[in-house]
Amino acid sequence: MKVLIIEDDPLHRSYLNEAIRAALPECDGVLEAENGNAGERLARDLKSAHVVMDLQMSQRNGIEAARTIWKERPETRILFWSNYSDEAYVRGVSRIVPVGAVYGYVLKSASDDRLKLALRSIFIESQCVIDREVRGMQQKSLGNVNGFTEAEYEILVDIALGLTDRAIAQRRNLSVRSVQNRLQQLYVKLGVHQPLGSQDDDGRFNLRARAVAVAFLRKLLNHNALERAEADLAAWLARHPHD
Amino acid sequence: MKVLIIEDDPLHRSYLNEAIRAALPECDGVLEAENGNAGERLARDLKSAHVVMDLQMSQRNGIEAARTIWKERPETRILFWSNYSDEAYVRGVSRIVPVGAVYGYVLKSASDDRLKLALRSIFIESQCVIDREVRGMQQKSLGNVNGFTEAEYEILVDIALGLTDRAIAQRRNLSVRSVQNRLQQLYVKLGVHQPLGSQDDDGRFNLRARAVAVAFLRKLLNHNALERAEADLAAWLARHPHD
DNA sequence: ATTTTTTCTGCGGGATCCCGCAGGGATCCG
DNA sequence: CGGATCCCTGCGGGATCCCGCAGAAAAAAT
Repeated sequence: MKVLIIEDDPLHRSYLNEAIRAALPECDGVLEAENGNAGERLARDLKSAHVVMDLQMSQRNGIEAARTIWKERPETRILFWSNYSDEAYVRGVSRIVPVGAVYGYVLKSASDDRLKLALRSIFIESQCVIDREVRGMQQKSLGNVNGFTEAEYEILVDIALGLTDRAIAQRRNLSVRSVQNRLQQLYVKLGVHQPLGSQDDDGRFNLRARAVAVAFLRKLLNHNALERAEADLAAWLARHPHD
Repeated sequence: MKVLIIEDDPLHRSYLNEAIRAALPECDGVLEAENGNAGERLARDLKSAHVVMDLQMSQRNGIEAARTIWKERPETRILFWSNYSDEAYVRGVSRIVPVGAVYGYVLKSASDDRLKLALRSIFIESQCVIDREVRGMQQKSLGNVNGFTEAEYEILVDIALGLTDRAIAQRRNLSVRSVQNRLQQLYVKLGVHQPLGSQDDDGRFNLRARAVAVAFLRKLLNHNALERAEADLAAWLARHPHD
């Protein structure tokens, strides 16, 4: 059994390496890659079925790497080892995990033991392990108690990218009015109130821009998610030259 | 001589600790704090004049901690040791460094030797050390070759927060039209083109929202900067109930 | 001091956004 | 089948945004 590490921080990389050797004595080889691209390549060449990776790396972020790895070999087991439990990350991961796949998500702030336990659970016992904190996010985002529908999240991303109502309508195959309906739902859920024709309330906020701001502040969005969305958008724009 | 470490990642903390002891044999004590709040308190209690800190910590971010530390004792020497060279961070730091203060900014990706050299330069030789990469950002941001004026950056932050033209005008003591002028400058510099009344060009982008998006993608803004700006905004809103 | 450059300001109009009102279609009950 | 609930859609209007035109004020250059 070989384990592939994909992590750009050398310190964390060597720490992981040690932890893996300690937790998995049956492991007979640990490989390291320092960014998503190299990681994908190694995973492909070596057909490694056990991966531990960081999200947010400079070259190619973890989610994209995981997606291509899983696309090529869905039975690969991946442990995500990340600094943050941003909803954007959690949602990004759970969006790409294949049905029935074994994976894990533990925070870097977790203890030594938790990490090692997770390693054994995933790679030996074939059991998913998701950090308590992360699971909290997951539930909040899937169940919609104070969470967001897929549709709402989608439109949030679209306005964060700077798209027009009309452009969103085209892209999502909706009428302009429907897009606006969804936007209003979003505004309500984000607690962004109307700056309408009245001086009793604020009138200080541009709802659209404000929504994006609070989404960022609440970590519904982050740089990584934006980058992915931007790439998707670019691809879509290429397919749809312009009306 | 005592050195204070403010860093939330235990791995990096202990690495720093070792590096400091190795690089500064004349140092007779290394203290550690795992977030900005604790760091400020320790700095105050111990009157420590030598600090190494991370930016982006969960409890209280590095820039705010540095600001209060420098406010209380401007001669304190601070080495910022950060993962990123985002323009938002660089600008944030250079905005708060007192005149004549000795400080440094090195990336975590730098080599062992570079870190140790920086430690000696700052704490012993009283010489500022800024990583090459970071200095690049600094010049790009201060000199305005493809860089942004203070005014432009300011208005960028304001729209990122979701403020209305009118609100920005009030806050910055300008007419609405002037705000719009600055916005147009900003759009040009960000390479955001007009979706004007024509179908020859895009018409797909809401300039205001798009500007924020590309600012994030280019790391002119980041979560940290937004949080600081939001706090400032809240304070201002409190002072100006509503017209 | 005069010219040049930059920035601020008002006016106006077209495009976009925000959203209440209302009808149509889909699904899920009883 | 009638009713309830949901989402999609068009219409319309007030508010906001984007920006060209152009004069006034301020700053910089000569």
